Amino acid sequence: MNDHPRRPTLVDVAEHAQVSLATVDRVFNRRPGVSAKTVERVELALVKLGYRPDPAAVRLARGIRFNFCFVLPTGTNTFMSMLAAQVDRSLDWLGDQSAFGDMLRVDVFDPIVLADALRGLIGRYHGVAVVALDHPAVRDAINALVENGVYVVTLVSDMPGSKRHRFIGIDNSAAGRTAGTLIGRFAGGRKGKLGLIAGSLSLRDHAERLFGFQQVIGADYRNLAPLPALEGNDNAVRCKALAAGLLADHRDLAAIYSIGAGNRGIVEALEESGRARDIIFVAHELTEFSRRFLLQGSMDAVINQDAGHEARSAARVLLAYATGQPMIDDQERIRIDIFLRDNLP
Amino acid sequence: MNDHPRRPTLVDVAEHAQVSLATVDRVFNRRPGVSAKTVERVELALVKLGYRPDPAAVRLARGIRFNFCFVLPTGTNTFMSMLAAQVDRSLDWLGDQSAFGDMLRVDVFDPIVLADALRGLIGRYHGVAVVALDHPAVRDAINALVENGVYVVTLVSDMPGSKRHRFIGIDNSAAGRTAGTLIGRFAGGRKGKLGLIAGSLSLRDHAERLFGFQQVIGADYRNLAPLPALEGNDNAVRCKALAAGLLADHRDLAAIYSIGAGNRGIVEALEESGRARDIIFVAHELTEFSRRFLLQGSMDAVINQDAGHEARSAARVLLAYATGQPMIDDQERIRIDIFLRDNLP
DNA sequence: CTGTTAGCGCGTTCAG
DNA sequence: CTGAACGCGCTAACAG
Repeated sequence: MNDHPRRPTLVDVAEHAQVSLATVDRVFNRRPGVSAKTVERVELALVKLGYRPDPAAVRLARGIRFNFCFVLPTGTNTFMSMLAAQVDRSLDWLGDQSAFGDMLRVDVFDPIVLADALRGLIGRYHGVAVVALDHPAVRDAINALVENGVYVVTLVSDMPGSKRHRFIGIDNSAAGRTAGTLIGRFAGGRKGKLGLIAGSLSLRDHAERLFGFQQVIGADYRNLAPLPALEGNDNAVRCKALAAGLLADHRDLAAIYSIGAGNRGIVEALEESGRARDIIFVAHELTEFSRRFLLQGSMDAVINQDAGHEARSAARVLLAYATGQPMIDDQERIRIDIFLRDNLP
Repeated sequence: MNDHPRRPTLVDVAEHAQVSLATVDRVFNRRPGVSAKTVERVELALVKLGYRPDPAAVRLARGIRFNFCFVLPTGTNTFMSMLAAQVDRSLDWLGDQSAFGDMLRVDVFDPIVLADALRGLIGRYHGVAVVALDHPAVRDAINALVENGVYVVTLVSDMPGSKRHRFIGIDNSAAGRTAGTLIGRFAGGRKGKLGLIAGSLSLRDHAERLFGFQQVIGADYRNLAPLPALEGNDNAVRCKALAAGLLADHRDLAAIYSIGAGNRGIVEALEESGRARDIIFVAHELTEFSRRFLLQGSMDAVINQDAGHEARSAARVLLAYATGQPMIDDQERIRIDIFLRDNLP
């Protein structure tokens, strides 16, 4: 079992280069105070032995603990609850990585409150992951954090134009295009109207999804005519009323695209109309509800972003920034999942 | 930045319980030689302080290095090359986790060679990840590994009925069902024939995909009539000939489902027939080619398993088994991805 | 400019 | 049955 070579340590390199351990450390960590020729000799040994630091030992020796904070909205929609649950799990994963995490839930609909909360984090955390709200005050707060040396990632909802280090979430206009293609293809050339129900069009992600959707329908599916987008405030009751209205007003309704939350209401309206199996229904986010709707056939496809993946990714990325370690970009890319009844996880 | 509580160490617990560090260690690691009352006192302190071991320190102190081996087929199809590349990256990730990995490429089409290669790994590795081939000799070899204390995970292709600890890959019959639903829905009620091109029907995963596909079409899309499945040996040239044959023989061909590899050939045949835009084409695995075909419209959907995810997952799972650490099941579940032109990563 | 040394938190002897 | 002491690979003071 042990015919595999032991990985070289700093001591091995030191011996090989005829210097002390500390000198090798200085060279490897590019610290000053070493003569040019010594540097050269050590670097030679370093590459010759193929030295790579043992991260466990590094963390142990450094002994610093990083503190991170996740800022999520207080809202109670299912997706945000799932995200919060997943963030909780990431938090205690962080606990095992000589790090520490807190979760803060603030009213995201009040930008000033959010901005103040963010500013209050300065000096207390090495990194912050925040579900951003598109508002100048929030952007300024994010920039203030960054300028004070805090690593900031936006989660789920981005804040372009800010100095955030990275966005962890999906491209919402691509998600909207995906919804458009699914509905367009599922319609199979049939003529008809398209009902669009968003949470709020002043939410950047909803607006982007709508944009992508209309782009595809306009370009490739002229047989389908999108109706003006309605706003259901991510509320099931309100969404149900809107959907019922669409169903009553348009005998030729071919599909409904739900851009935000409140899908339970839409399904109720569909079922009550008796047209649930005829009308294509595509929505976002895989929850216990949308899963059931897919299985029972009242929903045709779900476009999803994996909350668990996003939460873990945020934790990994913040830790990587803080420790200066490289990250696996591939692994941190959040995909736009498409779920049908058949490929549910 | 440091108003966060330092996590308790064994020393803290020892002080709290009025015993020595060594005793706490014995209790925590359930080693014998501690009186009942001492055990009790220590355990109380343990939970009271909420002790959790520092994994970095544990690994450092133990100093064991785990050796793992990835066994992949020598074949040169694009997916396996991608997998190999991703395994390479996982290998050097393992290098950072006080572990060590090798990759072995063997001719998977010769079960005896594979079985012998696997047997040769006994005693040399703590864990093995293998792209299995469905054959009794291989099953026996896997069982022999397990019986000799080696952790075994099957990768991409499972070996049910063996003692392997875990399978890392997708449910292929669900993948087949997904293909069926996509084609069924994209056809939009149109009548027509379905062309099926597999690599080899004696490959378990291809057979399962076919099964799932036919199940869905038979149940939900009676307007579509599957033709007998053809075998293209994952070879582009042969696949092209088969596809050309299908196109020539069936004016009412509605779709082609490519179960295995060789998609380049199929696209060529489709393009040359001039019917590429009319005929629905669904295939497996996102490669540089299928990506291009999606974008240019000759392919309509790709059903994918993420090779990078699989390679990383195998490494994480083997390490978790070896160290006895818990794994995040959620994270290790390989999804059946659906990619359209619009949601390409 | 370079070397010595004391830990980091834990596992593991080896005495008592 | 229990405790003291050393070492894993590395960082960070502190000497020289």
